[in-house]
Amino acid sequence: MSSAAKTLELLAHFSTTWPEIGLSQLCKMAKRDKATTYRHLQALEETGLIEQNPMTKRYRLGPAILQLAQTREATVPRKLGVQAPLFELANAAGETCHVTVLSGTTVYELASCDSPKHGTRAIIDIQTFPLHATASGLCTVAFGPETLMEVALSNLRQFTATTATTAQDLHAAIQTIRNTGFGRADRSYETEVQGLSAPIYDQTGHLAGAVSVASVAARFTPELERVIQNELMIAARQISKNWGGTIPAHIEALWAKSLTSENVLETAS
Amino acid sequence: MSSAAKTLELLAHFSTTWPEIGLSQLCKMAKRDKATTYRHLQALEETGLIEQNPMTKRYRLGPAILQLAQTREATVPRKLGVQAPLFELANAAGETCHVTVLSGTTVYELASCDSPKHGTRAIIDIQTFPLHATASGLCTVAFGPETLMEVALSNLRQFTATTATTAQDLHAAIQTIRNTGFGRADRSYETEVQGLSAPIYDQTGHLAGAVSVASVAARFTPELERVIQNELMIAARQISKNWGGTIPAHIEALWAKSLTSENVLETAS
DNA sequence: TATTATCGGTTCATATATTGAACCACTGTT
DNA sequence: AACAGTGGTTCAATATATGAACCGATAATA
Repeated sequence: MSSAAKTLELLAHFSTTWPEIGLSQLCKMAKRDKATTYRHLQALEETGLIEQNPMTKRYRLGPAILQLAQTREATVPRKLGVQAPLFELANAAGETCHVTVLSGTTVYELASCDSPKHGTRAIIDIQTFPLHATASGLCTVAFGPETLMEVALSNLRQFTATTATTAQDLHAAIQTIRNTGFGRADRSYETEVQGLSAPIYDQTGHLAGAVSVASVAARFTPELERVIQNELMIAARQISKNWGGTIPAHIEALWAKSLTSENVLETAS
Repeated sequence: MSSAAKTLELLAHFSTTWPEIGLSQLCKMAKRDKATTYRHLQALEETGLIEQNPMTKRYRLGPAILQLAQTREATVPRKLGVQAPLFELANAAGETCHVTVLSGTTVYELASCDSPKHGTRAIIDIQTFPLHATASGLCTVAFGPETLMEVALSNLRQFTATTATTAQDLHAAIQTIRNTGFGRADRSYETEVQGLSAPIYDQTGHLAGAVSVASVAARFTPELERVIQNELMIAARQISKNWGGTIPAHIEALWAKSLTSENVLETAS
């Protein structure tokens, strides 16, 4: 691994729950040497990506980040056009919602929105979503570039009892998603969370991300699932439109079929 | 220079005016080898700091930037509490305004605001402000940490006929600022721009940044200068308050004296 | 249609920059 | 006063970065 990559990895340790990190602490987290970590931090500081809190001597993210973010959003306006549909979705579904974007072979969280409906909420405090264990990740693998499957297979870490840990399991899960048009994760990342997800497209015509609902598993019912799927379709269409794309016909067809067959199922049961 | 630092420097080449850069182009800009640059770009891409536009094969800033920015603003809320005073300032002064922050020994732009009053506006399209040539930079050197003077002296690049290019010139400019409490740059960065600036403080009690007005030099008059200085004081006080700090008494004293003596001058002339 | 000039990406011998155990100075605690 | 934490520094050992030359593809030029 290049020293540049090691340096950049340090940035990922800063989060809203861990906003300031001291040198020694960061060494433990990153499992790296102190001298090395110190030099890496200096490189990051020179560029303004981090800065040292003059009071605590601990390190935190720096002001250069904000400029880069401004440029990024001016270049590829993603957050713009996500807020409104996401808010609608959170209210309609009554659950916590996320939008994720695919960059390379990684699924990043772009935005999230809580619903005030219930006291208990699903809180997902991660920055990159595992491809094989989350609804967003699985949805992205199912409808994104072919190579993602290999990447997903190369890291089948087990999070819960229902996490897909074999190639068979994963292929089965993906196949279901390709048949229904909705990403789905049944407590496979956190034991109390049931995820549902729909793909988002941009002007390239390729999958650009996913919009997801993380339900508290205890209150997940077939009726709620239908409501959520309906709202996910609306949100996915709107966000795709705002990103300059449209939902491909074959996905729309899957959704139409999926909802009909569930109607049948529901009626039958 | 460490390879990590070289890698990070590549990020600075992306801006709203240059949002997407190809490999060869970036090599020219950064004056570096193609193979090296390519590897550096790959390291940045692995971390999500940049991504490759699948259509053009060119590189652009990536989605990880947005998360980091969210964390940064949650950690150190700087943009929050700048917008309103900056907007007020731009309207009152009728000129383009900026807020800059000091991080380490570098002055970064945090936010800017145009006034719709005039058709011609000062447009400063840079991300880091030269310490010796801009009102923000000079103001930061004058009231920031002592070490900044050395850094400023080590890079006295000439931008215009009035740029301070000798230690003497710079010391004189800084001395004036320390006497008046206002940063000042008389066409020393761009020939048509006259800069005025006031320091901002945060909860540490040290200088945290500066707020500046970039006037079109042709319409700069002593009367306008007084108006702007007045508005700068208001903005600097408000932003300092929003950042958890206050303007130190000795700065307030300078401002009081400065405005009085200018009154005299104005009356005399 | 052949030629040339780009582009993004890759190779491999060379040589330079990275690494980490041990160390220092300082601060607050026991 | 001994100890356990910090953040920061040193230097020999060595793992890593480097860049000229190369490749295949695309696009403009003659």
